[in-house]
Amino acid sequence: MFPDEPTLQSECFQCFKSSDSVFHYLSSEELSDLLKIVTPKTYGKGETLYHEGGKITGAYCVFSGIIKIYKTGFDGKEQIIMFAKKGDIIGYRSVLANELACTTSKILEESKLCFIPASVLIRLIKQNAVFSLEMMKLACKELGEANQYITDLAQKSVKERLAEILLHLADSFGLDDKNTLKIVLTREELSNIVGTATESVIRLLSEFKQNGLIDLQGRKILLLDVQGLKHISNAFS
Amino acid sequence: MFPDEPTLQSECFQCFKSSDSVFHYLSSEELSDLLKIVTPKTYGKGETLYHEGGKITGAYCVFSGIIKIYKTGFDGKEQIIMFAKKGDIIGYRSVLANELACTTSKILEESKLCFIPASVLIRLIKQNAVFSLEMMKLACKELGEANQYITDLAQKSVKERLAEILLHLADSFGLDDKNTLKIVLTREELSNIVGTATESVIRLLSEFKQNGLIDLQGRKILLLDVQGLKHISNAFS
DNA sequence: CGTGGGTTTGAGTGGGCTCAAGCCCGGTGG
DNA sequence: CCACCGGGCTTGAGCCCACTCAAACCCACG
Repeated sequence: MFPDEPTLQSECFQCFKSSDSVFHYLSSEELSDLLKIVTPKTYGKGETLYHEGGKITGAYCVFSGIIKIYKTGFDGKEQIIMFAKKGDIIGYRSVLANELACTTSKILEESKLCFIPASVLIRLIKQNAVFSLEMMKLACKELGEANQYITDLAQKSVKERLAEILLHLADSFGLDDKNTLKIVLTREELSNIVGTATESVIRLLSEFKQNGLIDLQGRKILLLDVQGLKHISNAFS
Repeated sequence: MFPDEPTLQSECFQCFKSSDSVFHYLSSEELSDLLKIVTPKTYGKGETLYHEGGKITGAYCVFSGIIKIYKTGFDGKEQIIMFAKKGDIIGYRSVLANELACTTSKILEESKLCFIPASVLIRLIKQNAVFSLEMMKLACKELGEANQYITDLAQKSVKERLAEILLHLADSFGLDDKNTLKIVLTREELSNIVGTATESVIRLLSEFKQNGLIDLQGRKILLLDVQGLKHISNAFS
């Protein structure tokens, strides 16, 4: 009758139990309660989960795919705040701060997500101190990263920041066997992370290529000289 | 024998009970336990509470004064992340993320602070769900502000940011009866918030003065035209 | 008075932005 | 099958905001 239901359930279980999810700190009882509530749903590229300034009714747990989280500036330009991937939980900030969404989140690569209603998330935090501390750790780590990026934006040149972002993307999403960044972005998206104009990204990428630091194949970026990039990212011009 | 001890205790009580402190969410039992542990201490201008990269053994609750929280960039330039004042709690980020301090905190105006050991803070979070949620709210709000500032740094001009910062400082620290900013900063400190060179701040401040937006009396800044500043801060150069 | 930290002002430079044109490439319709 | 179209990418030219460097000033303090 429901041949795929068991599969879905086990998929969720996999997701929550995975060691890179905060939810693996839940008790097995809490976990099975949670499994009764949530259903994974697949979202296609370009779909929007929630809009900046909108009310937010819960958080999303990412089982697969990539989601782009960004703010829209005064002139309409996107500023990408982060990308979410497997194991991440998004939207929790607005739920816990009890504020409107401060970002928009859009699917970059087809994603499988579980929606977790705000009330459920808050109940879990209230009743499970370990889980609560882990959620707090998550928020605090994100805050530390944000502070770092504020400093970088204020003090580093565009070139330094671009090199840094490439390394950061390699860290988060990994490289394939040919050292190609697994996340694929348009030049404009790159510029919206770095906080610069699209043309500047293009010029700097080809400069990096000239200098043998990277190679470019369409949107694919190969990191050839990680040390060199590191050197550029920390330092002078 | 100890004529000032009761005073200190009641001072702490005042501090924790104050509605702008997270600690007023504690039960009276928890509160009295906490009062037994902590002692307020006065720090003079220029003293450092903790250093970026150092181990952090607890958080500080601010009873009075102003503390400057900053990161040090690659070339030694400060980037001011925030100022803490009465009711704020600082250092909790590193405690809860279980990381080394990501900022340095230095006293800007003589301050009275209570040190709260990490273990105590974590115990309170574990045992009091309401307090825990409030701490989480704090972190999440800070995160939202950080995201906003990332966007501003990436997209706004120095002039827009300076106007914004002046308004923000007025919001946080208030104005006296003559519309003078209650927080007093050097030009260099202002530049280390805005993320620019000291000379740029100086030039823009005198431009603002020319245009009747502000007045300057040494380090004192009078806000004459808040609407005008708002207009500048959101928009085009 | 001299010394030093902070402030101010000027001059010059360049990083990075804007504007504009052309290219590439995949998709769509005649 | 080709022509056309549109979105993204690339490159060039020019300009301006904001940085750097340097000199002078102010003033509190010893």
